[in-house]
Amino acid sequence: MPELPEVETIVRGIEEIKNNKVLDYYTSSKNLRFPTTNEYKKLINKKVKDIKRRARYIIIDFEDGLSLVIHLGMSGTIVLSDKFQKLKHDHFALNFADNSYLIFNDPRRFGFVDLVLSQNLQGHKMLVNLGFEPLDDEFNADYLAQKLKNKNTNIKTTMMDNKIVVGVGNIYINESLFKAGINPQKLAKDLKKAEIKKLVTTIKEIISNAIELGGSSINDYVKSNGELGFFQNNFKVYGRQKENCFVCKTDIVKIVQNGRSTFYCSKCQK
DNA sequence: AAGGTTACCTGCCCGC
DNA sequence: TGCGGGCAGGTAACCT
Repeated sequence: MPELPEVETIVRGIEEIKNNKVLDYYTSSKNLRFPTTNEYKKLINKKVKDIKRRARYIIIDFEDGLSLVIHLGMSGTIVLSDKFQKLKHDHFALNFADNSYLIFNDPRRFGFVDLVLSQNLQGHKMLVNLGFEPLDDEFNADYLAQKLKNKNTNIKTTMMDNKIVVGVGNIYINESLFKAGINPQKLAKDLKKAEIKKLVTTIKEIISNAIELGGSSINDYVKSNGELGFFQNNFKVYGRQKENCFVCKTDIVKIVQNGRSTFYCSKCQK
């Protein structure tokens, strides 16, 4: 899926639905991670009040205290379009008064579109227990050092734990550890304070840079206007197994950690 | 109780 | 050309 930069790009790209009124909705016959329901009819004639992001969740607030919590899973995308063709894997759509469509497409259906009362958002089971946003000041070396202390898991998997910091997925943790010069197999508790500081700084840089470039387009991800992101052109290790490290020419290695692919340079990352 | 594995689902790519 | 296996940007329910 989209990691944080991709979700942020989509949130920025659908800003224009604000103040737009819902005329109708569509759901496909297939369930997402949570079943789709006819509850969405409550959105009809409601205007969009706000669009936000928390971690990888997109939150759209409507009039009368209704909110949609949307997650894109591994393969979800949202596009804004002036036509709705009900393409394969289009599983949810809203039709607005200006005749535009917000379309949620998700081949693997790990995503979801959950209608909730806005007042219940804070207690939403997907939103409680989330760690800090990586770009927020609360995500800093002191905080991370506290979290990593006594952590007996490799640093790569640990940093993908949303209870520690949100939105850092498989692409961006691989890239961040490379830039920080840290071996992904190193145990979290063994990182020195200087390394933790470097890692925090690097994650912020990588995520910020990726947002500026509109995220990474690998297979199905596109921005809400259908354009591609460009951070994939900046990958230093992700997907580059057996290719040369740009820094030292050593072959980039691919291993598997907790079921996810890890890419790193054994010379640059200690 | 922390840490590791599996399941959810479809599509694509690779090797045979 | 067809088929099977493995893999994919995530998350949480399960095991141990």
